[in-house]
Amino acid sequence: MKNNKPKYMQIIDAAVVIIAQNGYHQAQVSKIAKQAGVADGTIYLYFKNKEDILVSLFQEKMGTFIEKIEEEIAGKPSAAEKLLTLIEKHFELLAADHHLAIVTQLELRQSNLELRIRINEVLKGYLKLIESIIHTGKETGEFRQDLDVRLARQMIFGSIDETATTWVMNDQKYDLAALAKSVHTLLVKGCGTAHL
Amino acid sequence: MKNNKPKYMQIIDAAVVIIAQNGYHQAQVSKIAKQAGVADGTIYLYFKNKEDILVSLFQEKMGTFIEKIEEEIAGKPSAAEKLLTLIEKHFELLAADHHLAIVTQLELRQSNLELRIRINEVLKGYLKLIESIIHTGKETGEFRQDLDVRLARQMIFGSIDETATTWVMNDQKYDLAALAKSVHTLLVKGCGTAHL
Amino acid sequence: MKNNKPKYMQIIDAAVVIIAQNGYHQAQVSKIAKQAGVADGTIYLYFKNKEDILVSLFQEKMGTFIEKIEEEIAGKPSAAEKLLTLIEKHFELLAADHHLAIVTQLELRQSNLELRIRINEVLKGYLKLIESIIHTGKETGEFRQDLDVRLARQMIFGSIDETATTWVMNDQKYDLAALAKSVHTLLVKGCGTAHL
Amino acid sequence: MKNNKPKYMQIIDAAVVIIAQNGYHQAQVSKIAKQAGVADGTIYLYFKNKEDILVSLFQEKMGTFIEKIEEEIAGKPSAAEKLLTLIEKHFELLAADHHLAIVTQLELRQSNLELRIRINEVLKGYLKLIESIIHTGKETGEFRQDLDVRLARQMIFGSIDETATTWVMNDQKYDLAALAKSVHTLLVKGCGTAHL
DNA sequence: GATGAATGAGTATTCATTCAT
DNA sequence: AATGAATGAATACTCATTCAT
Repeated sequence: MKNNKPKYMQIIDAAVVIIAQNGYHQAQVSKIAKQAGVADGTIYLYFKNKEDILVSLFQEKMGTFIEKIEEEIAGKPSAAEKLLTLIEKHFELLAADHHLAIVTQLELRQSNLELRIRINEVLKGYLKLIESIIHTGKETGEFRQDLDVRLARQMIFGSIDETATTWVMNDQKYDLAALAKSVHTLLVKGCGTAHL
Repeated sequence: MKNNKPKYMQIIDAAVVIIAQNGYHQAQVSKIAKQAGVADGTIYLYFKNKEDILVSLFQEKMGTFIEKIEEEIAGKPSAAEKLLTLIEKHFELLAADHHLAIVTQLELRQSNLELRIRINEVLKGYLKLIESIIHTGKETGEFRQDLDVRLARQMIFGSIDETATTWVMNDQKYDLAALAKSVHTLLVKGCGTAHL
Repeated sequence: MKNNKPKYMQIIDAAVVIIAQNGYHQAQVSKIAKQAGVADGTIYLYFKNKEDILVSLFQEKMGTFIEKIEEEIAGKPSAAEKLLTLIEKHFELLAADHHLAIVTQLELRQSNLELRIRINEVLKGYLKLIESIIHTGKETGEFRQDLDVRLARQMIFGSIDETATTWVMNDQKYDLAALAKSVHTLLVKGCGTAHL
Repeated sequence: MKNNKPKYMQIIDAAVVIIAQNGYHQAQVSKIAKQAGVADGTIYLYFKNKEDILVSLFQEKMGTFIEKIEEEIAGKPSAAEKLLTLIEKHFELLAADHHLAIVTQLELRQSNLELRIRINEVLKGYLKLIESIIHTGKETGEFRQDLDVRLARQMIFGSIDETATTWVMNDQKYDLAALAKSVHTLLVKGCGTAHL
């Protein structure tokens, strides 16, 4: 009967499920508490308020996300391979947790501006990772020397994110991970033919 | 289809101002009515409910948006030039209306899922436009024959959108339109060097 | 069916009844609204918040209270008669409204310090009235020349208030107004015999 | 009757400090426990519930209060001197403990009616003491024979209490004890001149 | 005796929408 | 057409008290 899982993660995992199932605006604290198997008041022993649950959720999940991708990337010799790995892992991790995919791609974006700014703080770690790959590519000569790093980063993140969001909005019907290679090719080569 | 009663656009324009100034969640119907110079109840003579104001807002503004871009594109001979024009116009139109930029890039995304799905319906016209350019490019040989049209469209839209959102979140400090050429080059050539 | 009584006073009167019947801490806004025959939200068209109902209640009732007493006192020639009239009216007005007596003598004193400070602001008008009678008495020679006005005021108000509170705590069992003369004699002559 | 366990008084003294510093409604059990240096649960080994802390606080402090005043009064030959001593001691004891003064004159009065009724039970001992002085005065001929004992008691207690409360609400800025003689004179002689 | 993590009941306030005028 | 007063559903958070250790 005893659940040794620390209540902190228990509540965060419950929040993911409840938000994915009910939507952001129908995810009441009492529902999350019930799903976590604790009393409403217990939530407030671990989180300052409701917003704190959501920011913590994003920090914990995104933190794990970035860590895993960093580990995988470290071993790859070229920027192209690093980028491919990043896209593959990103898609694989989303596909592996359908609830989390809904929460991060759709529901959490309904939060108010203040919360989204705090979420963006967490995202910065991921954007830095993308930028480091771009730098590597410019150093190895794989990428163009005149590449604007910020713009390239926006293209890479925007493309990955749009692809993932479209996939979630289509009810995760198709195999997201299978798209990684094509997205990678697009990002490296662009739409044009090589000789242009 | 467009409602020609003057109060209709009066209310939509008021909504843009109020949402940009107060944020999505602080944009009460009564505030919009006051800004539009009408009584609260009058709103409901022109719109079914609050959501209808927002969807109509997006339809009206995005409709104009697409029309203008379509006109400009029509005259361009190549897919590359069409794409460049689309990016340029997109950035120019956003830069020309600071309020609208805030509303479409930040505030309207906080709306609930149902509303966002209806907004996406409106967006489809724009996405079709992008896809038609991609088709053109494949036909003229400018773009790769094995290009996945949907993925290419997601890359193009995702990159443009991410670039615009980053610009708004940075308080529209720099010249967005000036980035059009670089974004275009990135989308056509990708990050890699030509010979790869 | 139409009730022409302005809702503002309707709500204040409802608050007096509900607080007297249920006690300060059991006087929920929804109960007051129901008693007043309006919707919960209507309360907030007339009052900023719950505290505002209570302060307004005290202002309205105490304002009437002070006005009535001032009118009666104005015609009295001597300080002694003015004081007697003040005590009589004070006791009569409390005895005339059992609900109000409970609310002002018992329930409103449970409010938090901030509210009580605002209530004290209203009370100041009454205390000024008492002080003006004391000044009159010193001028006419009825009262001792070395009388400390503030202390005398504290004795007069303290005695009246303590007498009223004791009466309410004894469930208003006896005739409060009948005590006015004795209280007046006590305040003018003190406990001691005249020759001391 | 007094609980001799050291933690009992430790908790009561902590309650006085916490209530004086934070106000009645911000004096949570957990704050009192922390100030007393015990765990929250330990409170409930010494007190039945929170109300019991407050009633016990009043009993302990008021008990000491009454005892000290009784001792001092016993030696005085006349009712006038007894009354003067009572007022002096009352004011001196309040002035000696600023925290206690705030708690008894302001904060404890915000408690709910039930608690205040229990506090009044404790107060009865003090009121009896005042009545015994009045009886003495009537017997010795110092006080008027037609004095209504209850009314005289209400005047005496009301005046002392109002004077003390006003002093606390003025942040204990002036010397309360210095007012004892004047208050005493007022109570014995009243406001009027001797020959009236 | 002592601890402190866990409990769960209870309520003021906002705002989209209506409808009598 | 236009008004705007009235409606009423819906929800995060606190804190006194308990009880397993």
